[in-house]
Amino acid sequence: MKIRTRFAPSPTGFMHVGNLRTALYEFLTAKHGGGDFVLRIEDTDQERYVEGATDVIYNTLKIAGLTHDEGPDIGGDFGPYVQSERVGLYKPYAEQLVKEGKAYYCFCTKERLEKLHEDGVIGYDRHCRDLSADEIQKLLDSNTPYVIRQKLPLTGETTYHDCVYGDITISNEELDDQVLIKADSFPTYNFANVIDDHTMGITHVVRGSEYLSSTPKYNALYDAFGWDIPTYIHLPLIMGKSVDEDGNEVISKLSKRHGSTGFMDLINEGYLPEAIINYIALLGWAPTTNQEIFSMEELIANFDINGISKSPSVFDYNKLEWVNAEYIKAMDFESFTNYAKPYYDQYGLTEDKYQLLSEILQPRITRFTQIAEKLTFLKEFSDFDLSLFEHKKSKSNKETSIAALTDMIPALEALDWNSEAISNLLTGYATEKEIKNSVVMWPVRIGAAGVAVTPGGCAEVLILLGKEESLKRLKTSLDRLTKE
RNA sequence: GGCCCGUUGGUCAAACGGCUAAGACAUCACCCUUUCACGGUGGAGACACGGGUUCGAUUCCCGUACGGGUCACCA
Repeated sequence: MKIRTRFAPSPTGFMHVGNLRTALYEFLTAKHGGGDFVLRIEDTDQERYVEGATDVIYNTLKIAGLTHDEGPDIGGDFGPYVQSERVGLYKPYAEQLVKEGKAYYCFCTKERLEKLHEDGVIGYDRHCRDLSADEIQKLLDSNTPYVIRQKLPLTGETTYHDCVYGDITISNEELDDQVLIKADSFPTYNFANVIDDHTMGITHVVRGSEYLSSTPKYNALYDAFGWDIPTYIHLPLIMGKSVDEDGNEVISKLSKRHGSTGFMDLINEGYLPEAIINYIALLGWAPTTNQEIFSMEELIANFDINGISKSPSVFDYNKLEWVNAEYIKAMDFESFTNYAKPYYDQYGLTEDKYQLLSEILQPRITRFTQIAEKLTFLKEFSDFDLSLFEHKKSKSNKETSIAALTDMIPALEALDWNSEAISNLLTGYATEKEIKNSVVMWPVRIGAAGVAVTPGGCAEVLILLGKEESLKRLKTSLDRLTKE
């Protein structure tokens, strides 16, 4: 049988990485087996409706590379794929169960249920479970509002199988007579979910482990209708690390207080979609080899339910950062430059410098957004601390710097401005004076950049600044050094 | 609180009764080097605890502790 999985988000306008990972595993489960991945929008809660929220879902899936085979936007044989367009579909199923004696009308008011809870009753007391036909008819005739509840077994126990967690058994006494149809005649989420999954032919239900304890209720519905129970794949949760008021580190379910946990947030911070997907694929799943970098094709080929872990995992920005850097380093010149171009433009850098820029930046950044900070020295040149000229490892101090700058400025001035010429001049000078290269490289780089850390070495810095600006800065620096 | 699930280094994790318990990120040291990166080499660092079962337990069973989830006319 062809595998069919589904991603069924509520349109909240925000795609959490936890949801995205669920979608990814659903996608991979289907694709690994050559199956279909279905998108269904669960928007039965009108109160929570957010404008444009479904577009966020489409965009996220598109950027993430999780292309669905059926969905509201592209159609399919099992539509409609938006729950609000299916509302009329659910109640007949519930009525059918009532007729068969597997469900019943419940006329209890919310007030009565609240009172029950106040009195310490857990769940529903099944007050309406055994009303007589007369009583029911009377209440119906008087238009008393009602919900439809399913009759669940009072004794015994239920066992089901999950591909990740194994066999799970629970006592039937734990099961409440669940509401199927609400007083407003809308289906409850659980009910709609089962009806939709079945009528859409979903074979593998992949979802977060928070559904582990309600799964027996879902199964009770499949059983009541005589439908096949789908294969269950429950996923461990993703956790975040944060610090509480007392300064203690706490680990809890990933949420906004852990920083950027929305897919789009991460994109805006400069993480590549492929890197995010790659990273979260490895959060809760491990391949059989030590491979860490996976393309989507490789994920599809290697994904295996057996590799899914049971225990929750902590979202680690460090590792995401590393994965992102791996993707950046693997880019060819063209694509790297494409991503970097907006930042180059920001600094007024012309195309003739792209080659050099990309070369020196590519191994140095872990996110594209870092380019700006790496290049600030091009725009800013202030009265930096002259102690920067002192550097033991480069055997440099203010005296050696004055000497080097004094000799090098006029020599540079006479130079044809290219990387090779600059390097030759500086190393040649070092050889001639029998000093280490760094004794001349260090002061020239510092004198021109005005900061200790620069992307690239002395020659690169000078090229990026250009001849005029470089010499201007070097003279200023020498001036300040000698005056001191 | 009841029920369910989980527990290998700081983090992600491999191992599905038999080893000196992989690997990756982070961290530290050294090398490379024209600063910083990149790259290379190496170091430190883990089976929550207590009972069983077994010739032998990280692995199986039972408790304890800790963590998480769930108990709606919400999704």
